[in-house]
This record gives sequence, C-alpha cells and structure tokens, in this order.
Amino acid sequence: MSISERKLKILKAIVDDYITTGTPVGSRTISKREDINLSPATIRNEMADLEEEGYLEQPHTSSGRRPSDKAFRLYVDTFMRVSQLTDEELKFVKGYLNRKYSEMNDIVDVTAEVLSDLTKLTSVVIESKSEEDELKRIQIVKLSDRKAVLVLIFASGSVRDVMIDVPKDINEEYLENLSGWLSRFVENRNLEDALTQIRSGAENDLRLHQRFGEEIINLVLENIRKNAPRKNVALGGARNILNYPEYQDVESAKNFLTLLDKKDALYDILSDSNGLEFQIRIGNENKQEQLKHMSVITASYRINSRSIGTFGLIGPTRMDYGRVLSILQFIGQTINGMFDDGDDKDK
Amino acid sequence: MSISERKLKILKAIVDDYITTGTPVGSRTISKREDINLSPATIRNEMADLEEEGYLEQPHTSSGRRPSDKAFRLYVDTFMRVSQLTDEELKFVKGYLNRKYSEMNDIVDVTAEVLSDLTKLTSVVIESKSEEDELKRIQIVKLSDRKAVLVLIFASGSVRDVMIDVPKDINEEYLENLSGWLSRFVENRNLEDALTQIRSGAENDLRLHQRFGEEIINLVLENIRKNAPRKNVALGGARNILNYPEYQDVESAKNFLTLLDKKDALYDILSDSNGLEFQIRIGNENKQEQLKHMSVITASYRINSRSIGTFGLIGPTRMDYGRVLSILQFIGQTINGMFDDGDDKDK
DNA sequence: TATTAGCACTCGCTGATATCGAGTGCTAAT
DNA sequence: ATTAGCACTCGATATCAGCGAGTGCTAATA
Repeated sequence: MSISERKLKILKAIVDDYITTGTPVGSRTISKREDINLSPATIRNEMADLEEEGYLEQPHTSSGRRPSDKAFRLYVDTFMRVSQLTDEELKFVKGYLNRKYSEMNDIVDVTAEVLSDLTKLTSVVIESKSEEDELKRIQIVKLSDRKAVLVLIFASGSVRDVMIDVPKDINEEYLENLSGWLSRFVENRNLEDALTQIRSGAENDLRLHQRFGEEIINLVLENIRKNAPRKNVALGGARNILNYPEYQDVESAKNFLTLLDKKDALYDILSDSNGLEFQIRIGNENKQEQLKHMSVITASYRINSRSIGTFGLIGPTRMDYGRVLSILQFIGQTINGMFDDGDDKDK
Repeated sequence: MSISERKLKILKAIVDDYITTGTPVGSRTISKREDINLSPATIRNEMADLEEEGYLEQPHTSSGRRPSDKAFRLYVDTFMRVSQLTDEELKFVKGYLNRKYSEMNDIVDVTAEVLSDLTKLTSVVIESKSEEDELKRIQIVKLSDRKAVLVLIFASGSVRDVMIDVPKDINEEYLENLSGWLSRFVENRNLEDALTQIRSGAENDLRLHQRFGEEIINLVLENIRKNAPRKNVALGGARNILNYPEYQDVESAKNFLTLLDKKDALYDILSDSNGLEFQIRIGNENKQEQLKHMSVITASYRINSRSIGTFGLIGPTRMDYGRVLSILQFIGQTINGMFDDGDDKDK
C-alpha cells in the first residue's frame, strides 16, 4: 500500500521541479539532482510505477510527467514546510497594513491587495459577519422628508448602513429616541437575540412607537434582517492568472475571470472552510468547475478566537504551498494585532 | 476643409460596419449597402482620400480600412443618436436595482454589475463624496478597552466608519456625550465647515473634554480628515475585454487588467469628467497609456443637481456609442429615482 | 536481483514553403 | 466623373520535414 522511501524521494523531486518550471519533468532532470544518485533509466521505471498508482500523469507518450492532484495532496501532507518570510517581505506587509488601516472596508481591500502583490496569485478576502458578533448600537438618522439611514454598529467594529423609507411626518427627535430605545435592547447581543429582544420589547413598551404603530418597528426589523448578514468581499490580482503559461489560452482565462465576477461566487469559494484555521483544496477537491485545475488556500482571521473573516489565495495547483501558507499565517497575525486591545502595537 | 456629403456617408457606413464586425472594411462591402450606389472602385478612391485626411487607417497594404480615433470622434459628434432601450432591457435594469438597493456600498456594486451585464463592457462606478455633502451626525461607540469606532453619517446617506484607539480609562458615557456634542456642531455643515466648527467649539466649551484634554478631539479631527474623503469604487465585467478579438493576445489583456487592479487608477479614469453630465473619450483622448486604444464613456449621477457619483464604461473604440449612452442615461435616472423623496417609486 | 547502458520510437514544436483570397492602386474604357 | 479590368500585396492557413526531449524495452552489468 504505502510507497517506498525511494519513490517518495523521486516524487518529491518531481513536484519540486514542476512547481518551479510548470513543464512536465523528465527522468534525466531528476537524475541530475544532487540528492538522487540513480540513472535516468531507473527513475523511468519508478516513474512508470508512480504513474500506475495515480501520482503522475503524462500529457502524451514521450513527454515528461507531471504530478497529479493526488501527488500534490501527498506533497502537502508529507513534505510541506512553512517557510520563513524574508525581512523584506515582513516589512512589505507591515508597511502596507500600518499605512492604511481605517475602515473595515479598507482592511478587506488592503488585505486582498497585499496578498496578491506578495504572492502573484489571485486573492479573495471576506469579512464574514459571524452569527455571534454582538451589536453595540443602532442609530437611525433622518436625511430628508421620507428617507432615513439605519446604521448598525457591531462589537467587532464593523458597520452596516441601509437607507430606509420612513413615514413623512415622523420627526428627528422621534427617530433619535427610537435609536436609543433600540440600542438599549440590542447592546451586547448577537443578531438573533437582538431581534427577538426588540420584538418582545416592542410589545411591552408602547410609549415610543404608538404614533406610528408597528410600522416603523417592522421596517427596522426587516431591514436589519435583510442587511446585517451582508458580506464584505474583496478581490485582488485577478490578472495574475495570466502570468502562468497554463492559462495563456484566452478561453480558460475568461472562464476563471467569469467565476470571480460574481461576489456570491467569491463568497462560496471561501465559505466552506469549516472553521478550520487553514485549509488547502487542490484541483479536484474544489467544488467549482472552474477551479478543478487550481488550488485554493484559505485561512480565517480571528479576534479572541472568534472568526471574523476569511482570506485566501487561488492559483495553479503547482503553487509554492509552503510559502503561501507562511504568508497567510503572517498576515493573519498582523491583522489580529490591529484589532487587539492594541498595547505596544509597534513592537 | 469640410468633407463632402458623399465622403461622410461612406465614412459612416465604414464605421457602422466596423463597429459590428471589428475587422477592416473593404470597398466591396460598402458598395453592397443599399443606401450606397457606387462601385467598389469609386469607393476606393474616396477611401484613399479619407485616409489622407486621417479618418481611416490601413493595417497593411491590401487590407481593408479601419476608422481612426478622429473618425470615431466625428461619428459620435455627427451621427450618434441615443437609441431607445428595449422593454426587456428596461425591465432588466429595474429588476436589478429594485431588488437589491440598500447600502450605498451595494448600490455602487450593483450599478457596476448591471452596467457590465447589459453592455458586455467593463464598468466602473465611484461614489464620490462631494465636498459639499453635509454631515448629519457623528457617533463614537466604544468597542473594547482601547478601541472605539467613529461613524460619520452624511446627508446623502453615505456612511463612513473608522476604528480609533482611545485612552483606556475613557468610558462609554463620555463618548456618548462627546458624540452628541460633536453632532450638534456638524449638523448640516459640509466637512470643511464642520471641522472648523468643532475646532472653535472645542476652545470655547471645555466642559466635555477637559478630562482628556485635546487628545480625543484631535484624534477625532484627524480621523475625520483622513477618512471622510475616501472613495467608494466598484468594478464590473473586467473579463468582458476578452470577448473582443482585438484583445485576444494575452499581453494587452494583462495590461488592461493591471490598470484596473488599482483603485486609485479606477478613480482617475472617472475623475476628470469636469462635472459634465456625459463625457466620451475616444482612444488617444485618454490620458492613460493602457486606454489609448479604448474608449471611456462616463456619466455622473446627481441628487438635486449635485453630483454624488460617476459611472462609466470602458471598451474598445468600436463600441456602440448610441446604445451605451442611452443605457448610462437610463441608469442615471433610475438611481436618481431611488434617492428622490420617493413618492410613487413604483410608477 | 537491482541497476544501467543502449537504442528504436513517439510526438510536440519550429520553421520553411506553397497556396489562397480579400483587398488594393492604377489604367483605360465608358 | 465613374467604373471595369487587372496585376499586385500580404496576411492567413495548410503541409511537411527535421529536431530533440523524452519514453519503453531489452540486454548487459555489478
């Protein structure tokens, strides 16, 4: 069942080579490696075996072999080592993130940017509002005769706003009071609790909304429900796909870009990370048809061990997994640091 | 100086043909058109003239001609007619925009999406915070020991939020009071006025901030200044570029996508619309190197005749200008309707 | 018995060559 | 002034040979 030590060594060499060159690897190339003292012929025999076992594939007779998804999986599980980032890389990331952090929105964008710049891959970042994120405040501000804006502020620091239509003769003061009233109900509750709390509160305390009946409360409830779960997502470096010889043909590039064009799709790509800290999906392991020949590595970032977002990289299956993983790790830490109760944030 | 009636007619025919086919147009093709009763030879003579005058160019001897930027400019200025959208198109837009409007953020995204879906071009949308947009409210909410979120709410309905570090021992109540105090100063003032107002107010009213001195006020001022002008921008249908035979070669596609990858660049593309309602920039008329072979059509959307955003389409110079313009027009109107003091919004 | 040298074979890639056809410019006829 | 006729241009497409990286198999070797 298990493969011999030697086969493993050869397989690793093939994968290493393929990751850097992207072209099928021949037996001679491998036999020239210092750590392998075998003739091309021997290696050919082993390669034939490895092919039979599904670790290698041959584009056509008389070409070299390339690793299959199965081989990459083995490689990742067995050989991958999280590499150390260089000093420049560390500086690059820090400079990027320190310079610009401000809105949650921005953080998502900037993270996507730094990820794709650093890896030359395509990055996706979502700020996923956890079910558990607690509300801090609800504020309704009147803008004009019939328009108001409803603002939800969460404990994680994320903010949602939505325009609502309000009855014409409602006044600012009323909305102000309503905001205070609602905020008292929701403070430090997650969304689900907050909604029930408001609903039951509305039944017991008729003073504030008697004039507009349940209309305004329902409006608020409905809009909270509809908008709070909205996901904030950013995409970076989509063009990078065109750097890989595998994607030089326009048709497959278009396919890929089409997938990325829908926010929902981006969300799907990152969503089934099952709360794992890191996840690597190789080729066929992806559900999406367009990603069957690509790999997706995702990580989640957390505040107080609660996940508040996921970010990931998409690239050809032959990406440098070790390096990519270490980058994700480091960026996760850095972002975490930004949300910590930031003592000594420069150290 | 001016061109003969007949030359104009021929030129128009050439442009029309080139817009639909994208390939250089030969004399025979034109002579077969119903409204033109001339032999190929005659047309060839006219075409030679038009080429001399800079309206046509020949990729190589013995190929047909294609219109130059100058020809498209003439075409747009002279012949373009805003076409009528079909019923399906109208429905498509309305369905799209009615279904999803909520956050300002979303509106920008959705506009980009509908624009590119409808035109098969690349769309860019920015919500440009006008200098004149008035503040409605400032709210500071404490999140943890040292973190708070500062929220700015504008009369246009747009909302900005930014995380700030606050002194550890500041309490919620203080921030609450501060919010009220600040809001009173800024209400219905534009950003510039609001800032001076707060500054002078801080000198005269020491009650609220005495405990933390100027620290917290400065923090707030600084963050407002830094973040309020932030632009919200969305991109749609970048992949559409690959549908055009002119951009089948990967190199130019990559160039184009690289341009779109930076938000600042997107902003630049739309920014010099000079407050015009519509603007068409053809080929060379664009400043950006990557757009020298493309056209950009932009429109601004307004509330009460004040521009609150710009949206535009980018595509090959041979786009269907009339149709694109009518789409921009209609979408502008529709969005306007959403922000109107929405009486009879379904009609 | 495991390894390797040797060799015929495969097949994609490159470059040269020929052919085709859409389109032109020019000239001479209408 | 227009047009028919014709030689010419040049990109696009197809065909074909030669190259070379790589293979699988067999027989010799340690």
